[in-house]
This record gives sequence, C-alpha cells and structure tokens, in this order.
Amino acid sequence: MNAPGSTKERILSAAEALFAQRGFDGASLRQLTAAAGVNLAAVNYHFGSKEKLVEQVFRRRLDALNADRLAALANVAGKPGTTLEDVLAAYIRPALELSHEGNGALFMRVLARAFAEHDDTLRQFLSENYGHVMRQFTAEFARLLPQLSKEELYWRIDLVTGALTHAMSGFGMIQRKRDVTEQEHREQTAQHLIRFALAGLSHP
Amino acid sequence: MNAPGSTKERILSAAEALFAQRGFDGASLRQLTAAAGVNLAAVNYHFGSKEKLVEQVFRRRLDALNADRLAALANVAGKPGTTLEDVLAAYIRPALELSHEGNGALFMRVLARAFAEHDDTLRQFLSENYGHVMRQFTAEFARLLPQLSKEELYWRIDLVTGALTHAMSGFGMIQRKRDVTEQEHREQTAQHLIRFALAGLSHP
DNA sequence: GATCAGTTCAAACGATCGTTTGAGCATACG
DNA sequence: CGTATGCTCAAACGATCGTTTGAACTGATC
Repeated sequence: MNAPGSTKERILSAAEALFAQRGFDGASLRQLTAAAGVNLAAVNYHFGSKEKLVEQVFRRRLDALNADRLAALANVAGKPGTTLEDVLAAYIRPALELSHEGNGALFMRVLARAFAEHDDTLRQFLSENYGHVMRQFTAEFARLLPQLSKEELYWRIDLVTGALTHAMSGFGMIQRKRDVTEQEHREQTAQHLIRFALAGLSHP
Repeated sequence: MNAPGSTKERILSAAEALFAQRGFDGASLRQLTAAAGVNLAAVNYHFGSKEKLVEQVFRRRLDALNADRLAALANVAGKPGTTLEDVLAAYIRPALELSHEGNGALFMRVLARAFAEHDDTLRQFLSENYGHVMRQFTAEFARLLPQLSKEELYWRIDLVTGALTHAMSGFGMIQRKRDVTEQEHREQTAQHLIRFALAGLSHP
C-alpha cells in the first residue's frame, strides 16, 4: 500500500524505534518527526493523532505476525499426529523470526512495554483485534493436555506467555557468539524457548 | 524513620500507586501531590527531584524484599539436604508475600514497568543495589544443577524470571475464588509458580 | 497554462510539565 | 518574648508537549 520510503512509512519506523527506546509518553512528536526527517505536522496529517499512530505501529507488525501464527497452527491443529511441541513451534517461531528481521526486535520491546503499561485502551485494542489467535492456540493446547483442569492450563499458558514476552523483548543476557551464524543462533534460541515452554506446560 | 502518616510517606504511597497506573512519565507531580493531599512543592523539598522520588519508591520496597530473600536463602544454601524447590521457595515466597500486602501489588507493577522501560539509569541503580542477591541465588542454582552448562543455566533463569515478573505484576487472569481464603489462594499461587519454575529449570 | 487535490512547511496555539521562589506558619530553645 | 528551624503554601518560571492553521509547493488532469 505504502511505498517503503514514503512519509508514512518513515514515520512508522521512526516511531517504532523511539517508542521502544523512550516509551509512548517519553517519545515526543518533535523527536519522532526529526528522526524520520519529516515535518512535525505530518503525523497529525497522516495519522490523525499520536494515539492513532501508536495503533498503526502495532497493526503493521501484528497483522503479519498473527497471520503467520495462524497459518502455522492450521498445519498441525486437530491432526492426530500433532505434538505439543508442534503447536508451541507454531506460536514461537513466527515471533522469533519477526524479532530477528529489520526493526522487528525494536517492535518486540514496544510490545513488552504495552504489556507493562496496563493501558486499558491499548489492551482492548489488542484483545479485539488479536484475541482470537490466543483463543485458537489455547483450544489446541487443551486438546493436547486433556489431563489439565481449565484453571491449571490457564495458569501455565499465562506463565509461558510471560517467559516468552520477556525473552523476545531482549531483556535476556544471552547474546549471539561470534562463531555461530545468525540463523544458527535463532535456531538455538527457538530450541531453548520451545523446550522451556514444553516443560512448563506439560510437567506432571 | 518516617511516621506512617508523614508527608514523605504519603508522597511515597501515592507515587507508588500512580506510577503503577500511569508510568513514571505519565504520572505528573501535580496529580501525585493532589492524590497525596500535599503541596506541589513538597516533592522537590523532601526528595530533591522527581527522579530521586522514583529511586526512593524502589528502595522502600526492595530493601525489605531482598533482605527477606537473602534470609530465606541463608537457611538452605550450601546445605546437603537442600532441594531446588527450597531455593525457589526462598526466591518466590517473599515476593509473593509482598505482592499480597497493602500496596505491594502496585509496587510489583511498578517493578514490571521498570523492566520494560530499559532505562539505563534505573537498570544501573537496580544492578548496583540488588545485583548481589541475584548472584547468590544463581550460585546456589548452579550448585544444585551441576549438569547444566553455564549458558544453559542462564537461559533458564532468565526465562523463569520473565514468567515470575509477569505473574507477580498481576498480568495474569487468575483471580481468587470466593470460596478460598486469601491465605489459601497465596499458597496455591506459590505452588503454581514454584512447580512451573521447577519444571523450567530442571527439565532434561 | 489554468485548476485542483494531495502534501509539506514554518509558525503559532493553549495546556501541562518539573522546578524554583519567597512569604507565611508552626514548634522548640535561649 | 525573640528568634531560629523545619515545613507548607500559592504563585510564578521557562520549557516542552500535542495539535491546529494557512500559506506554499507538487504533480496530474483538462
């Protein structure tokens, strides 16, 4: 829709980086438009307000991420041979790929901020637009973990979500070593996350 | 040191609640002092600046929390009969008790925000003042999990930390049911967290 | 070349921010 | 009583915030 070098795209990328670094309140439109190399009034012209810009920053990444997740889930959901690990991979790998491409890692930090903000407007937006994704994954987890009560399953999914958000947003201390490629490192990270989540979900 | 109804204490409590709700930037000194029922200038008079007020909000809770954690760890560290569960309990239970007393739950949300902020000044303050606590626990984990490489252990501790921060700050959907007491609910929560962390740390 | 929608621009708007000031108040000590 | 000290208060400071405005510029259409 938008050319990659267009004013809208330049604003979105600069906003993503500044929101990750300074937060939604902390990043001013003057810093933001200066970093993007556009006029101050361009944000209100193209997006209407700062709040709607925040929404678009989320939409640009989450639409793609959740489409990838649902596509991966569709390949395994409901099938007899499917393992818990398959479902976890469908959930984790798309997020991990996003966090390793371009400014994706910055967006993950924006997402972690949004979780911490507890802002009702933003939470409602996320729930309305992407809540069905989490619901589909939860249903598949329930199918593969029939021995868990609903309460127990919710507890475990909640804790796994916390661990993943924490890890994806780059809080962690783990850095790629010089002697492994980017792709190898991503694969190692995916293995760590999946095995950890597997243990947390299915322990006796 | 400070009387419980003193101006300083009133400011600290109001700051804790407002920082949890609106963030460090989002909560203004005018909202804050109005909620505390004190004059606007009282913050700068008693604390010097808004930033130093933030520091004191952390100090008031973390000094007590980490003292409790270290005391609990001292009871089990290095002893032959000690299990991984004992060490996890020493780490988790003091935080859980704090999050269930008075405004402690609000402080946990403040803490989760601080994690998400990535603010270097604040991170350095936390590392300098409370880093030794995490180091002592890590050493004890290493003793009880000798089969794990240092890298593997760091990975798992990091993910467990993410899950706990997430849970403690009240992101979770789990609410206490009407037919269980507050104390029973805390005990159930502790059991969930400890068993989850146990599985995440010690899985094969 | 005139017209017009789409976009960019510098400038200004009122509001709110953290901080500072100096007068006023209280209580305790000589 | 006089005065020193610790604290509170209303008011103001300059800075910065998100947003709005109206003119200038762009490129396509007739």
